[in-house]
Amino acid sequence: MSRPPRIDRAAVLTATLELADEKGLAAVSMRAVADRLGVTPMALYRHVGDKQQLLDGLVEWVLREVPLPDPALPWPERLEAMAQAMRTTARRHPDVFPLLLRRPAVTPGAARVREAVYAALRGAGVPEPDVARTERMLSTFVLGFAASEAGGRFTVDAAQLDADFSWAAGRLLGGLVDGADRAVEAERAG
Amino acid sequence: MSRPPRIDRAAVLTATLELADEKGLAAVSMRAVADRLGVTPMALYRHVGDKQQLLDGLVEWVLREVPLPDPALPWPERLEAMAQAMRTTARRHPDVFPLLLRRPAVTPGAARVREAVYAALRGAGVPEPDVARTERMLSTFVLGFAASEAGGRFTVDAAQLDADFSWAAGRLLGGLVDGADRAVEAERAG
DNA sequence: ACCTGAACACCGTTCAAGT
DNA sequence: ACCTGAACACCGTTCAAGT
Repeated sequence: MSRPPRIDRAAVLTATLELADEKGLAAVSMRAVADRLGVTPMALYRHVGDKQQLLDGLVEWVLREVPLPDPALPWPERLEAMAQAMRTTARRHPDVFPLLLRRPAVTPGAARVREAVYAALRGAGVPEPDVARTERMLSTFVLGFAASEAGGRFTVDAAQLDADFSWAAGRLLGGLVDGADRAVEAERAG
Repeated sequence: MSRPPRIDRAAVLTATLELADEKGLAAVSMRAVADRLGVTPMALYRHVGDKQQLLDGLVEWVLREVPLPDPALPWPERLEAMAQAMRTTARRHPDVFPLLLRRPAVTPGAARVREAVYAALRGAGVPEPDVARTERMLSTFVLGFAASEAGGRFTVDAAQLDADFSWAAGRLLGGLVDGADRAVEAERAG
């Protein structure tokens, strides 16, 4: 007869993420995760495959945690909110975040964020043939920036980094943001 | 009495890089590196400290391998050459390269590349107060792009990626490259 | 269906010892 | 000064067994 499961996939991923945040990625072992859950290491295999799949699942788990902005907001605010959300996620999970750069962006979690960026770029009037490319380069920059920031590569202060980020994002968007800011203000003015 | 060393730091780093390239970063263990050198694992500690320092040294070792362009070349060609060199290095060492995003950019190897970019940006007429920031954002993008490309995050073909890269780099440079290309051609035309 | 126990081939690192 | 051997507390994973 079957008996009720003591752990499930979500519990394993939650425990793994806590461990990675508290003690670093190097401390993430099947045995340490199992310890935290109060089971033997072998109990994990049924739920997450093996260690590589555990790490793959962890990346997806982190990506799903990134909040998406209200689609009713003006597109510059949506882009800004998503970029800041990625930076916040990177700072919250500095050891796990860089793994994002090592996985094909084809998972549901990656597609979820990408589609929201597509919508904002279309709202900005980016021509359809340019939408995918603009998203690829923007997300590459945001991932690289967030990973660098969380990993401690930058040696300037936080205010300088905020200014750098806006400056670079504005350039990648080719002046769209400045134009749109004016458009949004014009709307508000009536 | 002392006896002649059988291995040195360079030999350890070379063996480590070969191992990482052939079998991945997960295969890099003190024991496996020692095996490849024909010594016991404990012999490595004198030369590279411990495993964390071995990995730190490995990143620096890879960075020193990036070729710098002839300073006599026009600046757009120098920037282009350095960017392509970073992509080549990333593809050659896909497992080691992402570690660059997790280390402060204060090592000699990082400074070496940075100074060459500074010189090119000054040659391009970037105002002095903007030079450091432009370099930070450009290198963040190039690192993120190269790591993504080498790590398999992109799912488009190589020609598309080349086009994407030029497009984004041109935008980050704020039209400097297009202007300079014309300037260089005008010079050549006499 | 879900978890355990024992086992195997690995790890990083310390410490005392050899030359 | 440089390397070794033995030892300790870890790894990931398989396999057969228990409920």
